[in-house]
Amino acid sequence: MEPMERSGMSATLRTVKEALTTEGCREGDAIRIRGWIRTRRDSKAGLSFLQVHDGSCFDPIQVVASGDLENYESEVVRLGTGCSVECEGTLVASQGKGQSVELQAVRIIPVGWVEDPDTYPVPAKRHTFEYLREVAHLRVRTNTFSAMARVRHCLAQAVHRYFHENGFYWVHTPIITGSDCEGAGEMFRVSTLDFENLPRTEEGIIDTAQDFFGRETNLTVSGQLNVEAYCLALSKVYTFGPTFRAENSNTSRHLAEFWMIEPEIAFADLADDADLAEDFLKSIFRTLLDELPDDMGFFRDRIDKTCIDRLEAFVESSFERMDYNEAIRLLEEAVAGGEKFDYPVSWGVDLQSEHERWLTETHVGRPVVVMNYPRDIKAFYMRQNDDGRTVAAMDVLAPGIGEIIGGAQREERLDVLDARIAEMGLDVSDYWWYRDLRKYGTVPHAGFGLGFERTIAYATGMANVRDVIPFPRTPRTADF
RNA sequence: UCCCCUGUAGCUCAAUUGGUAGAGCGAGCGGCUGUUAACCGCUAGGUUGCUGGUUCGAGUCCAGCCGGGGGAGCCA
Repeated sequence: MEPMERSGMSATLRTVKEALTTEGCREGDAIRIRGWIRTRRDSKAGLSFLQVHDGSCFDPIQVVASGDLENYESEVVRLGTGCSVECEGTLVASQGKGQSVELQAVRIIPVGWVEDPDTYPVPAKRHTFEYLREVAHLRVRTNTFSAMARVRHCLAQAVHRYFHENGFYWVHTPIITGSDCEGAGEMFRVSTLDFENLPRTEEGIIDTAQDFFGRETNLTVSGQLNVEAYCLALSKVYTFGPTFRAENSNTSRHLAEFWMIEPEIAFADLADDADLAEDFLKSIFRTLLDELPDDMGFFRDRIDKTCIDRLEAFVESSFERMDYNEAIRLLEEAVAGGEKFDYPVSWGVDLQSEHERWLTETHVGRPVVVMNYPRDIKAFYMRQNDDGRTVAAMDVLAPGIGEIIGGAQREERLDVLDARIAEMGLDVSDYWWYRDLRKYGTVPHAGFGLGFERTIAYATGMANVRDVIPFPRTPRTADF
């Protein structure tokens, strides 16, 4: 990185992280750092302390500004929370408590002022997450949101690294999709038609043939169907990208725009799928614990004191496997034994959140993979089991969150798939290319979906997925 | 979409049966201090979400609308 022309500083540029770690710097080094001021504390006896952060690590660096600095009275004492600065000096052992080293500055150059500190939206005080969502462009300057950004990055890198090291290819499935192949969930229309003057057919309906793609198009609700095509040539693949649902869901676990991870493996059955899910989740959480102890320590201290213990237990545990039949039997026994649920339990119903939590938290005490669900409550593409009433679907349930992964072995037999499409009232012609995959060299294959924001929320203890994505999109909210 | 809660200073919240709108934090200024959730003093800061209604009088009661939160459903 080139030194900024205006600074005229010549000392080696370091990140705050490098300055604070022995791998990066040693005491006595002449260095230069750049960043934003979190707080300034003055000693009128003749020096000031600036806490400067640059995003490279959780801790800020303390910059000691002596009154001897030529711009001390004119500029340094006017620097406050939010100002950007470039500082040059010597790395020294700290005389105070709270940090081992600090930067004894010989030059401090203000780069960007906060013109009116009274209006700065994120002064150094406590804020509610609800308020900070209204200033999402500045909330990343807080401890919580800068830590969140690093955790998010770390987990994203861990996802890619896990798959890459295990022979998976990252497949960029389309964001814009034809409407009729995806089925699940309300979708966002993609169109360049003039809303003020919509073209209509002779029958009076909107003429989508005149739209940009010559047909109705939407934003994707899942890359699964597309990634299956690549799976049946590359063997091990995954998607990791934005996903869109136009559902009017107003909860702490839903976003209109979120990121989803969907691996797909060929020559694999449901048991292979469950094994992959277990290995994958443990791997990315292990990486997070290893690589970001400071940020995770913050989440433990200020957000959720159990988050690290929970992840440690998660990565050390072995997942229980259990058939849906068995899960229902256990739940019915629990009810007979006096356990109270809001929703009744019987074979054929989908498990409610309270049922999932009981299984994984109370009964097993570890993550649980529930497998082979009734066919009537699952999607058309899931593989029919020989019993004629279940499909090879699975959910991974984890203590503290419930369902974290949903997956299935896919129906690879064309005749069975066609029968299912017909049974569910879907138009078989919409699935022509998906059916081709079964006509030409079909193989058993399986995959699962993982919501990235829910994963981050689980890892950090953050209660709302709106606070683990930089600029959340929810019903009636698309600011920034 | 349904149920519940909620909207007062930049932020977090008070304000008795309807009777002159307050505090803490933050900000500015001053004091003090190798400080670090600093501390002490002073100052500024309000059409109580919007519209209408009841009343001598509404932050308070009523209706509608808008925004926020929690839960449910849907799901990831």
